Amino acid sequence: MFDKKKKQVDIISVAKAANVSPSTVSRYFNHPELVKLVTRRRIETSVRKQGYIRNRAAQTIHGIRSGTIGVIVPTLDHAIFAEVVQSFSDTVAEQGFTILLASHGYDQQREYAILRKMLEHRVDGIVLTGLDHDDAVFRLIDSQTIPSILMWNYADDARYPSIGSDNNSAGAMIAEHLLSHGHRDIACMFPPTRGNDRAQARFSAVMETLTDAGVSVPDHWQLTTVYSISDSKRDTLKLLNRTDRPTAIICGNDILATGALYGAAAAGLRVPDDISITGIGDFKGSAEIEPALTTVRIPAKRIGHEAGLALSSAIINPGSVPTGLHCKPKLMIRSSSKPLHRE
Amino acid sequence: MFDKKKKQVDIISVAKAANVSPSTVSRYFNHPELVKLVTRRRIETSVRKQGYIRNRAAQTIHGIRSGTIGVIVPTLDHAIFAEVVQSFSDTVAEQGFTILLASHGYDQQREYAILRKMLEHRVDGIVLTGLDHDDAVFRLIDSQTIPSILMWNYADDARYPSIGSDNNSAGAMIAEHLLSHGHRDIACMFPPTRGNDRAQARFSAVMETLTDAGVSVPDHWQLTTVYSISDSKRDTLKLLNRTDRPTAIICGNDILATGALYGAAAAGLRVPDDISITGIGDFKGSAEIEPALTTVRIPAKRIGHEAGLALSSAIINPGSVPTGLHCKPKLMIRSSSKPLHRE
DNA sequence: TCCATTCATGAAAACATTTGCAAAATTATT
DNA sequence: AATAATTTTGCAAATGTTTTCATGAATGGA
Repeated sequence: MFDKKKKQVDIISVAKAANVSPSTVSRYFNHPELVKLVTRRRIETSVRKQGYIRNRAAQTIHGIRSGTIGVIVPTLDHAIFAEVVQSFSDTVAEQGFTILLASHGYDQQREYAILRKMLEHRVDGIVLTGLDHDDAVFRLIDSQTIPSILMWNYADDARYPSIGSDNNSAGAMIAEHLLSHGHRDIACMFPPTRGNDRAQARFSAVMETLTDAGVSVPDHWQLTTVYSISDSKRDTLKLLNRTDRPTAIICGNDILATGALYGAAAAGLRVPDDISITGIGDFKGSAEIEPALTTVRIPAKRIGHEAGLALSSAIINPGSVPTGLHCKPKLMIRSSSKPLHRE
Repeated sequence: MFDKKKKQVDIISVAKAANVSPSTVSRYFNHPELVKLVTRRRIETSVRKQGYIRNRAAQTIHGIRSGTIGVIVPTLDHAIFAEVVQSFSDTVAEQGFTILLASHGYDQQREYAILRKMLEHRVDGIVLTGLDHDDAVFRLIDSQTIPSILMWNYADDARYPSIGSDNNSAGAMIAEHLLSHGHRDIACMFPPTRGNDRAQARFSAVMETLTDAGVSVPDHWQLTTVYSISDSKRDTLKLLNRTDRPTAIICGNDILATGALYGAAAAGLRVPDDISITGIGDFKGSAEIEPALTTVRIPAKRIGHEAGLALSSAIINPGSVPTGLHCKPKLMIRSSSKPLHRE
C-alpha cells in the first residue's frame, strides 16, 4: 500500500524515504561534500531502492548546463563524417556531455530548423560542419550566449573558430603533386559543390593551381559526380572510353577515387602505368586498396578530438572563447600515381 | 533602457511586450487555434523581435515529451552503423524528434552509464543495438515507462521488440551458398565475438551449417581478426601463403572480406578462380569492388527506417507496444565466389 | 435590449529541481 | 559547563513553462 499508483519517483519521495529534506538530496548530488557521511548513506540507499533518476530538465531550467552539445553534420552516410562525429562524441563524453545529433543533407533551410530545435533543448554548445552556413544560422547563434565552433574545415577568417583542415591547401597539394610528376592532361571529378564548401574549396584550389601552371582542363574532362562509388565508376568508364584520354584524374574525395580506380580497371587500364588517379581524404581502406591510393590525408579523428576538447573547455570555462586550430592535411603518396614520362 | 542587463528572454518578457499574459503565449505555441488572430499576430511580432526560443526543459518537467530519442550504438566507425543511425535519425526527425547519440565501444558497463544519462535527459524512447545487453540495462529500462527497441538484429524471442536481420540465417545462407558450390575446404575469418552478438550469431550459424554438411574447419583456418581492412589483408595473406590453402574464405563482414580480397590479390591469387571470398553486410561499395563481392545483404537503411517508424509511433501513441520486424537478409551472389569444380 | 452561448484571456497552481539564508546541531575552545 | 565557531540541514523562493478553472468579452436569438 505504500507506493500510491505509479507515482514517478522524484527528489521528494527520495527525501521522504531518507528522512531528510529535498534540499539535502539535491545537495547530495551536486555538492556531496556538504552533506554528512551518514546522511549520504541514507540517501544513497533511498535512491537505490526507489530507482531514482535525476531529471536534468528540471536542473536545466535553473540555468544549469544541460550537458548536451548539438552536432550538425550534412550526413552520416559518408564514413568520414561518422568518424569525426565518433571521435568528437568520445572526447566530450569524457567531460560528461552527450551529443544531440542531426543531419541536414546539405540543405541550409533544414540546418536552420535543426539549430533552432537544438537551442530549444538548451544545448551547451554547437558544432557545425564546414565554414559556410546560411546567414540566419550565424545570426541565431550570435544571439545566444553558447560557444560554437566550425568543424572539419579550417580558415583563419571563419565566422567562428574553426577546427579542421584547409581544403584549399589540400586541393593545391594534390594538384601540385601531379604537376610535379609531369602530368598536363588532367581530368577532374568532383561532387556537386552546391552547399558544400569543402568540395568547393578543393575544386577551386585544384583549378587555380593547374591554371597557374598553364594547364587547362577542358570542359568534358570536368566531371561532376555524386558521392557514390558506382556513379564515379560509371563516369570514369565513360571518360576513359573516349579517344582523348587524360594521364591523370584528380578526384574530389577518396570515394570518387575508389570508383575511378574500379572504372579504370573496368576500362582495361593499369593504374598507375596507364593513368594516375588521386583522391582527397584518406578514408579508411584507401591505403589498402589495390593499388594503394595517393591522396591527401584529412585527419578526421584528430579533428573530432580537438574540436571536442576545444568546445567542452569553452563550455566548462565560460567566457573563454574557443580558439581555432588548423589540423594540417598531408600528402600521402602511394601507388595510384606516378611520374608521367619516367620508366 | 528597455532591456535590463542581459535578461534572458522568456515567455514572460514576450507576453509583456505583446500585452498578454504568459498563458496566452503558451497557448499561442501549443494550441494556436485557441488564440484570436490579432493576438496571435501581436505575439508573433514580439517573439520575433526578442528572438525568443522556447525552453523544452521547462516543458519537459510538466511530463510533456522531451522530443528526444536515445540511440546507443557500439560505434559509428563502422559505416554500417552510421548508415542505420542516419536513416533512423531522418525518420524520427520527420516526427519532430531529435536523437541523443552515444557509443559504448562494445563495453557493457559503459552502455549502462550512457543509458542512465539518457534517462536523466528524459528521452522519450530508447534504441539499443543488438540483442544482448547487460541485465542491469534491461532492468533499468524495465523500470521506466518509455518504449524501447532493439535494432539491427532480429529474434522473435528477444527481450524487447527487435527490428533487424536474423544473423543466424545470414550466416547459414552464406555457408550454404559455398557448400552448394562444392566447397569443402573453407576458412573463416570473424571479428572477436565478445560483446558482439551479431558476429557471434553469424559465426555459430556458419560453423553449424558446415558441420551439419560434414565439413569441419581446422583451427588454423579459423581466424579472428579485428574490424579493419589492413588487418584482414595481412591475416589473409598469411593464411594463403601456407601450403594448405582453402578454396573459400567466409568473412564475418564485408570489411574483412574487402581486406581478404586485397590479401588474395597480394598473394597473387585470382578471385574467384583460385579462391572464393564472401562477406556479410553488403556495405556501400561491396557491389562495385573488383571482383564484386558475394555477400548477404543486411538492409541497414530499411532497418533504421522501420525502427524509427516503430519507435516514434510507440511514443506518440502511448500504451501501444512497438512490434518487432524481421528485415530479411538476402544472398547477393556476385563475382567473388564461384562453383568449385566447374569450368 | 436582454439573456444565453460561445470565445478569448488571465490568475494561480503545478511541475522537479536548486540555492540563499537562517536555524539547528555538532564540535572546539575556554 | 558555557560560549564560540563550524558544520549540517531545512525553509522558502525561484526557475520557465503548462494547464485548469474562472472571468470577461463578444455574439446570437428572442
